[in-house]
Amino acid sequence: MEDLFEWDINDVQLPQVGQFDYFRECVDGHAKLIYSNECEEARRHTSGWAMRNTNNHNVVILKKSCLGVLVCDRNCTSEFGEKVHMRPAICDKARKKQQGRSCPNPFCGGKLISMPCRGHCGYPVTHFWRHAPQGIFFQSKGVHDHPRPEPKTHNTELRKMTKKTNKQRSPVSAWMESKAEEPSVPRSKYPLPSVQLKISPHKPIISQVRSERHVQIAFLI
DNA sequence: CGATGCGGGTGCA
DNA sequence: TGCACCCGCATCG
Repeated sequence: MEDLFEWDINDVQLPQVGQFDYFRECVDGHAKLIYSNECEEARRHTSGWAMRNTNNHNVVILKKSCLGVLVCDRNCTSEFGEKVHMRPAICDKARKKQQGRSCPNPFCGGKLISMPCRGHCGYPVTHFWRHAPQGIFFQSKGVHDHPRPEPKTHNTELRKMTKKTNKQRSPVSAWMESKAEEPSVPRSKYPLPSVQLKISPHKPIISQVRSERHVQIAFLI
């Protein structure tokens, strides 16, 4: 881990680095990291948070801001003890369509609402990426004040994951592993009315659920 | 369709 | 000037 905080993403000259950071998908808080130019995740500006490109009129520095997370307006809890924390679509149009849709938990009946990120002085947390000959410089500003969205589970990502580590591995096991890396979400911070769901684990719930994640749960059952 | 990047343009401090 | 953000365009999977 580089502790060279003597640089800022806006500096004219960036430092030479002896050692690169391991890629961190879910950076939170004020951080500065330097990745290798070979790091694919860094090249793609991957993030566990839903970050959208924002125009900072700067060709050199790519800036992104956090879109928050989609939660259930009834703050329901699945039988797995999980709160809804869906990943907002990056595309504006798609994101607007997501809001107001029904909660992915069967029998909940709630609606998805957006919990915006206000972690940086009341504004969304921002990420900055800058590609230099020395490496890929990353800087984040702010502390997310909302749960982390669920990881990207869409086909391309899953395919990537399954291909990368284990050709034999199924999408379901890939999902389980990605799930294992997911830290618990602070729940007490969001005092919304609680709704307990009663779901029968032995019922064929595939047809009852919407999100891909829960479809995968259904497969597990 | 949606993820990502780019960049023109606006409003505000 | 810096920052947040809206909008359309283009590329790619």
